[in-house]
Amino acid sequence: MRRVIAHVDMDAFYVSAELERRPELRGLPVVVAGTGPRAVVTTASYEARQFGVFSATPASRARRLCPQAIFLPPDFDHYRARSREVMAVLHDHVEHVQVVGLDEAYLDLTPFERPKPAARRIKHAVRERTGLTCSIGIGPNKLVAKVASDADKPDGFTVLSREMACERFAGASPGLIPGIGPKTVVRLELEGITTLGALAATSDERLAELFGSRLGPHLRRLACFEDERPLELDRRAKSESRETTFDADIEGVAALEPILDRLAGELCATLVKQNSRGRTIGIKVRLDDFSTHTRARTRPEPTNDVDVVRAVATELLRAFDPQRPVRLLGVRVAGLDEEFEARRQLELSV
DNA sequence: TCTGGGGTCCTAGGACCC
DNA sequence: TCTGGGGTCCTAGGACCC
Repeated sequence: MRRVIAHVDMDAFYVSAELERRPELRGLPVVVAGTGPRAVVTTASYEARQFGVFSATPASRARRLCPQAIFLPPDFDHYRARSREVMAVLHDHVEHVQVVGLDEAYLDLTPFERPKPAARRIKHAVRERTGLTCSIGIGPNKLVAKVASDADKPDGFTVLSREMACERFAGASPGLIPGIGPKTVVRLELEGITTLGALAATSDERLAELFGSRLGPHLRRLACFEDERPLELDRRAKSESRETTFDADIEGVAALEPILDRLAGELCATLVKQNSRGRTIGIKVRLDDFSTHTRARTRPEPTNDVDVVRAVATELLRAFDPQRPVRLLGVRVAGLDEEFEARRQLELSV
């Protein structure tokens, strides 16, 4: 089935949402970042990016790189509200929309006789109704659309066929592809594969030896911009978690338990509000050496009872008994969609 | 320069069952 | 005396994404 997919990517979304409330900051380097000593940058304005400040840059480093930048604490309630406005515009124009996070969405433009003008109209409508700009990429699948939307930011509009994408990015690093991360880039480099063109030209047999029978050939297909994934229109969360990184490491289970209680309380309050329950309760512990450890236990029946979640999480923490200072503690409930999935399977079977 | 918070998916190994 | 093969569930770790 020949498809036309668009990827809509809001430009520096959190910063743009802040600038609407603080227009006097337009044109300045603005950084949305947490305030603690271990905070990282959530979003940087394009002015700040010129100083080498990007998402995930430690805030301390960002301050050094760009001391004149305006630092704003994140206000996710505001970003969520603005995101709903943006997504409403998209839904007004297109039947099939896959929302990805607060600032991205895939659109199925296949039904449009003239998809490009339709996408132009959507781009203008987003700006009219929200005051925010986005970049749009159009292609035959999600991968091409996504890479195209990134190719001409901000306020971009890029249309690519699969062949054009292959040609245009043949000399680019494999890390350009979403799904090929830093670890894989290094492993490819060690094999002398430094470009997408080289990856596309590597045999499945060789890649399977290096990366396994599934991931190996998958990497080559990505490099060829082959992607048959459908849009996922009604995704349900499978897990929900709360975690916190301490300003200074904490030692000993006794000092950690009150924090675990608080996290479990916040998590269960959300689950109860959503009326969702899960069977698997887990903890996450990051030590001072940045090693991350998880422990989990699955129960016969799903729960969102704070007493149950607290009790299980505490047991798991006591059993793990970290022997080094702890920098992060988290609680998680998973298997949230099992009841929903079971019902869906049942409906399919009748 | 040390590295957030909230997620998803994959893999590998062990338990257990038929 | 030596040791099947498949399937499912569960745990832990890791890569990756926004």
